[in-house]
Amino acid sequence: MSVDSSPGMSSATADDIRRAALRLFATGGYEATTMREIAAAVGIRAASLYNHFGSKEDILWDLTSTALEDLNSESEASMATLSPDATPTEKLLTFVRAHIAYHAKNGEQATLVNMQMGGLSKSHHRKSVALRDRYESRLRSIMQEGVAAGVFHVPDERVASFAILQMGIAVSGWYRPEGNLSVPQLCDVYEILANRMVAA
Amino acid sequence: MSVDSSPGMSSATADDIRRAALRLFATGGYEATTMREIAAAVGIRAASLYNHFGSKEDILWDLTSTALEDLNSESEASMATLSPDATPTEKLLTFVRAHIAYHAKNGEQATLVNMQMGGLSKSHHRKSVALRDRYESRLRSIMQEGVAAGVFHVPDERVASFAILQMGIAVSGWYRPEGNLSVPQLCDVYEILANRMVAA
DNA sequence: GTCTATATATCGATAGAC
DNA sequence: GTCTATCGATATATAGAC
Repeated sequence: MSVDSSPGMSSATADDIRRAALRLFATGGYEATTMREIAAAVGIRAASLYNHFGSKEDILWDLTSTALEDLNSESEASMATLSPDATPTEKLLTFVRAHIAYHAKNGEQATLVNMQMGGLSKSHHRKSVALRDRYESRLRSIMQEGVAAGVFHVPDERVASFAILQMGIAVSGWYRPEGNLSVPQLCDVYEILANRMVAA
Repeated sequence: MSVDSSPGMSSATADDIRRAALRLFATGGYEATTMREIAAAVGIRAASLYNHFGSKEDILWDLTSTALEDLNSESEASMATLSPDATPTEKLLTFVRAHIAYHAKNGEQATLVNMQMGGLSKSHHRKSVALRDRYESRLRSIMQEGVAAGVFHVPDERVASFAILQMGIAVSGWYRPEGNLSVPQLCDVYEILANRMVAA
């Protein structure tokens, strides 16, 4: 079978399909996007898409799993640069920088994950939720550690974590690289906001 | 014509349809929801829906416009309780309380507005964006006033406004009244977070 | 690996009886 | 105002020639 729907390996056309589908899914929604539209954006016919992906849902799953794995691996790579005795504040700000940078640089992927996961099969949906939970729990742990150490003072750990996560996720909806804020500058802004939120 | 799609007046069945459609649109998405599903949830056949609404998009528009008008009117009503010489901080915290309360109490409506506006016709979409912009600009004005008065110190007015808005919108995605936080308690939490975000 | 042609299903919406 | 029956369009997906 030549349906290389497994994330990781990719022919040239499969990547073209990924790019086109990602844009269409993120802007118009998964259900509202047709295989004919994806094919037209790539310059082939709808039937030819099935040489590269087994189904429309396979494309969505490919894009979603890749996005979530990228998010997790970039976050973990950032955290790995910290020394073992880093303070909760250092951990929080490092997490936030990676969080903001990802959502600024990968707006379409983030939009897909945040709005189109409902199109996944039940099995793929479960796996996606697990990947997302793994990501979010990392911030929760940092928050709990900071509160336990007495350096964070938040009215509610869970709510504060959600608030920090979500204000970053929203970046994917409006940030444009052509604007007057570079990604590092944007990270600086959110570092300040997050730091204030946990410090009395 | 008996298609009472105009928000405001309503027969018993039309409200049943609104409730069912809101739930289905918010949980499964507008495009993925069929007229037959809505009808089944109400206990009638799909064809009978057209005695109450002219089209599927009419239902979405009814729900969306009502949600956005409720959001605006509740926000404006809250702001109207302030004295004319209220400080920027008082204005901000009042806005945030109404913002959080709405998104905690109207999770499905907020989810609809935030994720399903793409299903609207171009004309209805424009009107919805205008209503949403009117709401968001109110916070922007408060933010600018506080910065101009020297009581708010934010690295970026626009980013800070988005961050406050979005951390509140996210409440609609996870808050459940059965949980261990009442709406007033939740508002207290976000009041603190918002206040910290603007104060150095 | 792309194409044309088509199978099969389901969609939103309408017609007309009751 | 609900129903059954159905239209016309379009969706995903497949078959098979090239």
